[in-house]
Amino acid sequence: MPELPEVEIVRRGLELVLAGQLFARVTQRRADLRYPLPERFAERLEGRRVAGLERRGKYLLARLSDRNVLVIHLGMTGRFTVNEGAKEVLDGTVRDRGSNPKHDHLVFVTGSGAAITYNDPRRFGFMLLMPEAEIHSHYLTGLGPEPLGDSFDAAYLASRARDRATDLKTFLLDQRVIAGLGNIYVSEALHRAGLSPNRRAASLARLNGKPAERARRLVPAIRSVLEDAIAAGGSTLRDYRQADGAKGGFQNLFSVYAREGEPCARQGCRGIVRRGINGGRSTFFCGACQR
DNA sequence: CCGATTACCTGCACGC
DNA sequence: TGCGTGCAGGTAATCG
Repeated sequence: MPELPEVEIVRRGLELVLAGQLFARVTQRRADLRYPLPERFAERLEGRRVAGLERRGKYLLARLSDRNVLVIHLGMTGRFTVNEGAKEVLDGTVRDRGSNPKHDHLVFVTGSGAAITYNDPRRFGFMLLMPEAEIHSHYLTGLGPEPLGDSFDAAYLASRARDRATDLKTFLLDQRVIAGLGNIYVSEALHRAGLSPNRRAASLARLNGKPAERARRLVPAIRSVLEDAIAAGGSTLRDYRQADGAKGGFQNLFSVYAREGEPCARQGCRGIVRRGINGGRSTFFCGACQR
């Protein structure tokens, strides 16, 4: 599911019910997601307060009152839903969130009685619990800059791309280069920038001798796509939901993603959206206006 | 180091 | 109806 915009929407939704709250009760229904859940997971959360919810790339970070951090990654199908009535959730009498209850792996009950359920059919998501100091000093250190932050700019992109032989799309999916882009938003950003997913990443570095000319186009394209997607509540293909169960709206605003065969949305372009493969994953692009 | 491929896991859409 | 195939927002291990 979830790329940066979806994770950000989830963060905002969880913040409303979790910030400042106690983990009163944590129920764990299986031992592992993608990785084994932390040892004594529930007992290390219960009684701790959530000091704040942050996002780094596609990671959610819940800072706890005991200076540990709950690190959460939603994988492809991880989903949090919030219910006000904890008892009904634990009883299993609350349903109808549009997800299969057999994949409800964790339930977090807060001090004020809200229940937050983590559901993840494919279990590509994971959760870690580690001291605050460790996440910044080594766990997340390999991640690239936040695309909506100040340190992400054309000069940075161009310098990272300079010696890369891989194609532009695969390059942008690399979380060490930029944190938070995934398959949808790379396709959309490349379309906005008018750049082909198949050109070599290194070609960002210069154009006609001018440094970073293409990178200069790409940066605002990436930023605007992410901002628009956040404003629309993220993109729902199938699994993704906001914390209140609502679908996102950005899938209705896709220019190329999942629109193979449709006319290019760019004003004045007569191209047809095509599907290609980069790094083994589907890419959607217009061969006419993306060069 | 780099780049390409495969694995991980379940659900769903599709063709037969 | 059922069965096989391929594909799906993710990362990470492995192999050249």
